[in-house]
Amino acid sequence: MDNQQKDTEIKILDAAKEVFQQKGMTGARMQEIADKAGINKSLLHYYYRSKEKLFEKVFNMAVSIFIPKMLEIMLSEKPLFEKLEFFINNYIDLLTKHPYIPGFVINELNRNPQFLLNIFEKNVQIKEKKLFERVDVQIQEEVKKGILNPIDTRHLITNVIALVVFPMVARPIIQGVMFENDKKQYDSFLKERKAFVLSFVINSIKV
Amino acid sequence: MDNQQKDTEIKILDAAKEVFQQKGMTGARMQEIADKAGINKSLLHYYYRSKEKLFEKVFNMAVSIFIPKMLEIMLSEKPLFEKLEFFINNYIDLLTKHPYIPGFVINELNRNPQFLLNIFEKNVQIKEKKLFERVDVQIQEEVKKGILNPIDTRHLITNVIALVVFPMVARPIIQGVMFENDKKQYDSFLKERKAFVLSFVINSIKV
DNA sequence: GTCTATACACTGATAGAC
DNA sequence: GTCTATCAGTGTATAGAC
Repeated sequence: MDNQQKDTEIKILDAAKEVFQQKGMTGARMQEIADKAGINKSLLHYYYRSKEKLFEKVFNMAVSIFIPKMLEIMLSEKPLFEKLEFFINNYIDLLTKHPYIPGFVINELNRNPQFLLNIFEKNVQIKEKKLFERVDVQIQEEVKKGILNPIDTRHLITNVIALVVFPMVARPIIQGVMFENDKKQYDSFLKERKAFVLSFVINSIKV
Repeated sequence: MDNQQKDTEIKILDAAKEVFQQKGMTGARMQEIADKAGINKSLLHYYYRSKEKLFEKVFNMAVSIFIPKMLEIMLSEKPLFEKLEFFINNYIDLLTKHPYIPGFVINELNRNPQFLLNIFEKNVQIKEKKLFERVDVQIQEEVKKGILNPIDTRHLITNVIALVVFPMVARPIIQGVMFENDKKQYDSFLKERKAFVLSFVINSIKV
């Protein structure tokens, strides 16, 4: 693979990422991706045989941005409160850097619920089959030690992810209704959330 | 407008709702909507001049399902904790009855951020211009009275909505990863959340 | 109000020259 | 590896008969 080829491939993926994330699989047009990449439509089919294959590649790249960090945090040996702080800080940063991805993923989730699950299971479950169980054990131990109030692990995990991800997904409406559509204000709102969400969660579960 | 006409219109809207909510504006096909309604493609254009207009109608109907209840709750004179309980219970019920709508709305939000805002402002802001301010005043009063810890109203509202809505939007992945894709288990998980989310929020903000 | 037939544009994809 | 030309299929939308 020479440099020329690599350049073209990168240009294609960059363009495809942009168009797919903004318009979804069905809304995206191969012509627009080609234009944005500065190449011909046919070349897209030369590198990726079909729109579907190109989309899968982009979708995989998007999802895999978020998985390694999650694994690292969940599998670490820190106490729960530190894990929470790490997770919340890192994911709000990550989401700020890639704001389109959650909407992109949820969009696709509607169209094809099984697709993401396959990716997820390939990347996560195989590497660490008992990911959920490990977190559950840790939490229930900390409950026994009297650090935490009794709590259902599934609800807790759901809550933390919801608090972190939802404000990105629903940004247009929250920003519009509560911040008079002021982008800067909403950006600092998101920054504040690092501390706010952490204390919100900890307040709720600590003894 | 005779009964025949009304029947057809309802059949069209039902079919359109189903297809648009599942496939989004760009993924939906007029042919599929016509088939599902048991009519001809041309008749769709007779009732609604274009796909875009039909979509707007369906989208408006979807959003307006959630607005009256929200207004009723937020404008009532109950103390905050009761408002929270009402909101959480009613919205989890409403979302269970209309599970596709949040994903549908968020999907469209990505495609056209301004569209939902216009609907929202027409329905909400005009009826009650200072909706947010009223809730804010109530919360800050209860803080002064010593019922609540000091808290930012915007973060609190965002959190409550996130905790209620996100598990519906991300259902396929949460159900897949944490519930082995068991639909029934996830349904009871959602029911549990009424009590869980309420105490999670109140624990976090009460003095 | 409902149908058939059809216009017209555009889409993803391929063939073939260089 | 990259382009031009082109295809077959499908999309929305309209015209016109009944």
